[in-house]
Amino acid sequence: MSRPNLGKSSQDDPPSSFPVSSPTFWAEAAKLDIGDGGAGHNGQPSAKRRRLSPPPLSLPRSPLARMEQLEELAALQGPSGIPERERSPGTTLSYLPNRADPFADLSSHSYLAGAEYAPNKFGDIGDYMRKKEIKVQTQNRDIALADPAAANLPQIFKDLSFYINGNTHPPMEEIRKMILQRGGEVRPVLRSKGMVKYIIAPMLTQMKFKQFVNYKVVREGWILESCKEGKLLDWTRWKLAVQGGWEEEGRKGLEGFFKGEPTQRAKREREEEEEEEEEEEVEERSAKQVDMPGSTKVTSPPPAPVVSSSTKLATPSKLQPVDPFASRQSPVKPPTPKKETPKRAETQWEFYASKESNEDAARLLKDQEWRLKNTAERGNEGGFIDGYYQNSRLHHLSTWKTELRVLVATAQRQSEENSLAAPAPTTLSHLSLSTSVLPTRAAPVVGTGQKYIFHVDFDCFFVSCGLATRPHLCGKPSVVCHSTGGRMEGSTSEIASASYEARAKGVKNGMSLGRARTLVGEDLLTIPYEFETYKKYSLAFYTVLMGYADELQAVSVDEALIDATSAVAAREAAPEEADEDGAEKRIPKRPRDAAVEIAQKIRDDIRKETGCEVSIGISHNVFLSKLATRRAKPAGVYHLTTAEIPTFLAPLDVEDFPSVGYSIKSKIEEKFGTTIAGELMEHPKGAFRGVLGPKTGEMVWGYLRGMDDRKLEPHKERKSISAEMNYGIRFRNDEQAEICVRDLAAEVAKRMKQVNAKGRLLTLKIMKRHPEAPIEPPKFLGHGWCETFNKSSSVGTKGGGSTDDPEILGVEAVKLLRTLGLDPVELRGVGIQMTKLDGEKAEREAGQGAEREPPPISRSALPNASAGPSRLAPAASSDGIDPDFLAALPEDLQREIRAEHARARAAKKAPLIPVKPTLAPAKPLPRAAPGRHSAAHISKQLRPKTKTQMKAGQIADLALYSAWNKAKAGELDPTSKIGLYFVKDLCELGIDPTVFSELPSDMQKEVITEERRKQRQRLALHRPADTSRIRAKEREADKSKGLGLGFDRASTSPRGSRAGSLPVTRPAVVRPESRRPAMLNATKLPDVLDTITKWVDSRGGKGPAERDAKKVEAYLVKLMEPGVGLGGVEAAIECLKWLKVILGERWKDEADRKAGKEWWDTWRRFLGSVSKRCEETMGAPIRL
DNA sequence: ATCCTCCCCTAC
DNA sequence: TAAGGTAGGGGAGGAT
Ligand SMILES: Nc1ccn([C@H]2C[C@H](O)[C@@H](COP(=O)(O)OP(=O)(O)OP(=O)(O)O)O2)c(=O)n1
Ligand SMILES: [Mg+2]
Repeated sequence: MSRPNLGKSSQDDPPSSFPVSSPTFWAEAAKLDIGDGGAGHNGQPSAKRRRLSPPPLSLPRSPLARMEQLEELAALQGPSGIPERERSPGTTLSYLPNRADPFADLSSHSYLAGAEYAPNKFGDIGDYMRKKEIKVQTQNRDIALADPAAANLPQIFKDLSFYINGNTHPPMEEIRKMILQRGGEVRPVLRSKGMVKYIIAPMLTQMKFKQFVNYKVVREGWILESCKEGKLLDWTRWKLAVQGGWEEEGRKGLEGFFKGEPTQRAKREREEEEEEEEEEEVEERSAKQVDMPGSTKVTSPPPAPVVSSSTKLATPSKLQPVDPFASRQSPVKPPTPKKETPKRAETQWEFYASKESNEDAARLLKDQEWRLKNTAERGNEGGFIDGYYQNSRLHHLSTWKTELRVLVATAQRQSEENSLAAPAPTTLSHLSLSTSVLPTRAAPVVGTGQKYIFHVDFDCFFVSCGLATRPHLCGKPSVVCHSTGGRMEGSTSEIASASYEARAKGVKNGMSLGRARTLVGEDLLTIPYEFETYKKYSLAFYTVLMGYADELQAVSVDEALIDATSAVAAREAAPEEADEDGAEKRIPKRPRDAAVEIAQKIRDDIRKETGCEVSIGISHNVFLSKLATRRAKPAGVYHLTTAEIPTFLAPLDVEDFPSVGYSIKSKIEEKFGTTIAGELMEHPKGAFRGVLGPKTGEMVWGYLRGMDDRKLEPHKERKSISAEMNYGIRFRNDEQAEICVRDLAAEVAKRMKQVNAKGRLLTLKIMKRHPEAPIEPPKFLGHGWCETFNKSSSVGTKGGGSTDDPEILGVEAVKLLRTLGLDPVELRGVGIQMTKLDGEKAEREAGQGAEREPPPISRSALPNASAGPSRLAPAASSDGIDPDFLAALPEDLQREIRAEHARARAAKKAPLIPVKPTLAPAKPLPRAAPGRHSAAHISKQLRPKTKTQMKAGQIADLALYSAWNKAKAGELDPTSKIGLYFVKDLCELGIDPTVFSELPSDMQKEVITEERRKQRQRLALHRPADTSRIRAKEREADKSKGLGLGFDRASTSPRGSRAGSLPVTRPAVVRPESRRPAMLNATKLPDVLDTITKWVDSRGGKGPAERDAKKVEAYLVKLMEPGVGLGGVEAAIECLKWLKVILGERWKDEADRKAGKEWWDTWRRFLGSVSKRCEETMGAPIRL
């Protein structure tokens, strides 16, 4: 109600006064889009939950598919199938050791990675018994089990009963499958009373030994080899011997396990019943041999296992002083070493035979040269660490997420500031509203009270980005990964993203390329990573979303949640555009769904900006929206309404729920006997809390009912900063390990400095090869099956202060490493995490002021605090960075950039671009008056830099983009060359060298040509050539194009469009109840320009109404306020330029008429006011 | 109860 | 050959 108003503008809103930027503009704009550009695609906005296309493939995860697979399996298994009671009928086939089974698992901290690490990408596996881990591959379980090819397998295990225990390799699930497929039976629980069966286990501890004494305990190798040979081999060759109490290795070995067991058991009488039931059932089976001597002393046929009964962390580095990289035999090596030819059902052999060390890797590792280049043995000396992170997709995903959260927070804050502290921008949009509403982010719903949460997610993001420049690959199965997999037979390169065509054949994100090849064949195409592209598209994506969001939460680089309640409400309030495309036979359509219409509009916008498809799930809370997205994919929208929630959820498996993974699913299954949502409804909340803990229990219970009260979370301060490397870690001695740890500490220190944080607690995380794991894991240079060790210690300055000193961190980390006393040869991963951060206020801001109000404060804290022009001189900042430019950036980035420069200076590198005054601006515009930093100059720094950026839409122009892309160029030596071009020249053309360097050479050439052309164009007094065309363009792009900051009009309109000569003539009726999304302020410029256009057009042949002119003038002047930041100046200039264009078009020869003169007078008045204000606040007049 | 420490788990 | 990172929620169990 009490929205701060601009100046004296009136509250009332006479019809004559142009309703500047009312929410209905959205509707208007939308109408245009649909009728105009939107005609291209078969956009049929209404009809909620209508997908544009039916699911092209049955997703393995869909309940339906699962059911079918189950049925197949049941048929396949025949009589020897799993006993009925083991799971309630129709549920998943998960085979997990029963929690009630005291011997279920013993592994302490083992970190198991499946064979090629693919079988279970180490994330699918989880802890089963409390802190223990039983890693089981479940990802492809259903599919694999349902494999019809298995029908022909020899039934070598017929009538035999097995129990699988511990962390087997391959995973329990794989072994189980092999047994089941060959007629055997696998028991989920070990019966204490005399059932005869074999126990398959990788190792035997003292404790286990006692319990297993009456069974035949055999290594996995027996099963593997028997399967391979197609006959039952003599089990004694794989008889398992006792290994000492390795359980002591972990922090909490068996103790915790055994201690907790009875309790758990007591809790669940029901389970006990089940067990007994099962016992009976099992009894009848083979009742024969029950020998299995007590003293199993490894009879081992194959190479006697080297099984070092490593009670502790033995330090056998001395044990093999010779060639640590010689491929040692695995403890139990199947006699048949060769083989790996994957075929059909046996495809799994590819990773079944994983007890063997990866000979390829082992061979390569013997080569000193090769090791230097491909492992971390020299730390970062050879650039390994840097190169690693540069190429790590997961590293990038993580980094981007953090960065995006900061950016979103900044945008939110600016939006609020604009709305409150600096009322101008919002005034423009709200003044005309008689009942203006404070843009509180709480977004009080006006209309129905219904909240609309949109979950927006790119379809196969990396692939989609890659296809942008490879249209010829569209429609084909393709994946993004490092390897081209050209000749390599079984590449272990991981697939980051698979196209939907590839998914149709079973390929999944995270799968190895080799495996994908077996699924798809030669047709599978690989696309290289393009990290810059992803970032760019992501920014375009976020920028579009901001235009619709009351709230925005960054989920990942390709995914976000928005509260679009206001946008939907506005749409509902302006339904008339339904008649746009008359051709549409939308007569019988259901009542239109404004949410879906908005979603389609968002999809259109994003498609325009990026050429990529996104899918959108809509519902009233986060949980449901995410689920809806799954239904929406690919390339669709799904609105999950309240009425259909029960139906929608009932058939789902809890594992389908976001934030419910393997571990939670397992606990639920164990407790309730099912994981199907519908079947779990009957259980009380308390039961869930009991099994899962209070929070998690409550959460799951709520999810089952579609309840989720989480809010879109704002960015919070970081609580930890870490870096780890669990790839390519192969040391030969302590020194190498220590160097690596030290360098990793430096990496962490660097990351801390980047955000100006310091920490007090350092935690070292080490992964060490599990004693039972092969020396070289199947995954090339991967970490394989490991145990992990954490150790932390306080660091910091004497007084207990926090630190970010690489030396201190390095020394401390190395100290911790030594404390652990691990064999360096066995290390497979290292990580360093800093917590107890202070960073924020304290010392951190010492030299640059507090964080609250970045722009003004940082400015005043700079050397030239006075408001004079000198402050804006290029070299004014000690950093060589224009203070205003800096000030306009998010504070974190300000810090980051400063830190970057400080670091670089310290390193005494070649002059950094930003440091060198002549090169300081990314775009040293020739026409910028030398010696004085005009606003125009500032603008230049924010100009688009490359053609490819333009491709992603003008979004690239946003200050935020520059910010995100930050000082990268600053690290380049201006005299260095990229391809055929000097970095310096690139900068003069406004091309970001970093981006440029990643382009293929032919595209580089193209970019250069284009930019040179544009530069010439700029030099030649720029004047809009074809304004009408441009205007049409602008309108077409509308808010989607959250930019418009570019000077170069021509470049603003990437593609042609019909001459949209007809501007919207009549401002839509203002509806008091509709609101404009609060966040729109962050990307308001296009709307403002649009508004201005409408303003002019709306007057018909008349001159401007003074009331409106005043509003606009005040708005423009307000934009110059320091608090608004650089974007304000930029925006004001754009507005003036735009108005000039409009007037030029409409009132060509000015004094043509009285009205024309009035308009031009008004324009000059605006210019004068703005320029004056600019001079006052920025120290220089503006130039157009 | 509530906090703290040390993990596990989840997601992309 | 390949680049299996990382932040943050929260549970378990001990200290207060
Ligand atoms: N194991 C994974 C999963 C994802 N990603 C990257 C590549 C993906 O393109 C991007 C987004 O992940 P999504 O889960 O959204 O998957 P996609 O976008 O590829 O497919 P879709 O969203 O259509 O299911 O993250 C990755 O590198 N490794
Ligand atoms: Mg996606």
